[in-house]
Amino acid sequence: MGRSPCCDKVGLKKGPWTPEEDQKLLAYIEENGHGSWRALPSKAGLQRCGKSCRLRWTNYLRPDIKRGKFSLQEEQTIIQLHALLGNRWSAIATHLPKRTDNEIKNYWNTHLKKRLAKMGIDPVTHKPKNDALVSSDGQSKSAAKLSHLAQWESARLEAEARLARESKLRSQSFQHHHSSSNSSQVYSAASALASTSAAPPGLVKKATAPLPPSSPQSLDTLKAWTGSSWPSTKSGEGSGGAGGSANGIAGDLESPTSTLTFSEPMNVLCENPKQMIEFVGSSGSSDSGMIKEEGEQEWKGLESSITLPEFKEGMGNNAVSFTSTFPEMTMSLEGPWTPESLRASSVHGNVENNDMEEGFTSLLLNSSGDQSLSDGGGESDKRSDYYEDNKNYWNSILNLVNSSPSESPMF
DNA sequence: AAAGATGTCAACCGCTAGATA
DNA sequence: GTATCTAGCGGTTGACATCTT
Repeated sequence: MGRSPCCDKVGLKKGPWTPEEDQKLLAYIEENGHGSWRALPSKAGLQRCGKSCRLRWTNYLRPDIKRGKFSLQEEQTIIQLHALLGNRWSAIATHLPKRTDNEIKNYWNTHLKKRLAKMGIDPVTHKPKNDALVSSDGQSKSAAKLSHLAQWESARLEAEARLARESKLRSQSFQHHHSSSNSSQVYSAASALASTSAAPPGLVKKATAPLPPSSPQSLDTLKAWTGSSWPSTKSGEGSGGAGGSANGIAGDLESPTSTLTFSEPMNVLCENPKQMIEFVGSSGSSDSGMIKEEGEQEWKGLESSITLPEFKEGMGNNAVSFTSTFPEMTMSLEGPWTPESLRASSVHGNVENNDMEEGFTSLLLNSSGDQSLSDGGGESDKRSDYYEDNKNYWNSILNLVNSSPSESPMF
């Protein structure tokens, strides 16, 4: 496009910010807001480019930033979300209130990534590096499917996030135009998924027209997706890369972060859609999409039913009714989503939380070194331990995602 | 105590998407 | 339809701090 970088202008300062500069920027924004970043430096009397100012503000000066050591909870969240979302730091950051994407990225690169690598776990795939060794027994396939399910959750998560944003915007414009309206509408996450699939990315920024309350078509789409040949995805695509991925599922029906790879083509695996994931939904009042996994030997006894959140919008308050059912796990949450309530539901709820807490991630977090995969027991024990842990790991991730705050700074 | 190695993290760079003229 | 502007994202760099020898 032939645009010169904004910092190319001579006379603009680079490098570390001085306290004086911070003070100027802070004072200006507190008084005037940031408005246009490009125009800000001259108005604020700073010899910096707008981009530099924006970065300084968002990563350091913003008042709602928490600095300092990451808590165990935060570490766990990062690892789990990274397993789901890859290097999409801004998306991960939306689940860690008061942490910036830059900070999370740095923490991942300097701490967590190394810890995983040290344990022989590939920080990109979150699988042991010798995973190929066990591919013949079918267990890795199970893990991969589990992974894919989680990636589906990633898509849902994004749809959910978009929906929350839309919801907020709608409620704002609603308040604008109908200052006292108590109408409420119920939207299914599945219809959100479909709407985001149909709409160009970023449309939500200016979403003014209300979506239809339900979209049976969306469920057809989902069924079509699961039933027809799955678009194959390049392996490693989920690990980020410059740009592009940030917009996730919008625009088409491609699984945004899927790195699922089998030796068989996906359309073979999908011959019987029921063996994969079946989306059952109704266009009735509940309007919930349901993910069901059947016919999995390794999942014996595991009837997983994730009831996607129903977004009940009304009175400008994002009231959400939410249920999720895992084996030995039921959780429900009614009312506005707040970090506290989510945490409470995640930790206290009706969840048999021990399994979650003792999952793979906890192994990482509690690991004092290299013992987890190298100590004691034979190879097969280690493998079965891994898959047991891995199951918990992904369950834990799903749990986390299901309790993900839609009310994050980003929205 | 000094030198080199390693770790940390703020800031920069380049790219992209969306908006606008 | 094209060019440009703007904001945001993820990868990378480099200065500084800390650790090790």
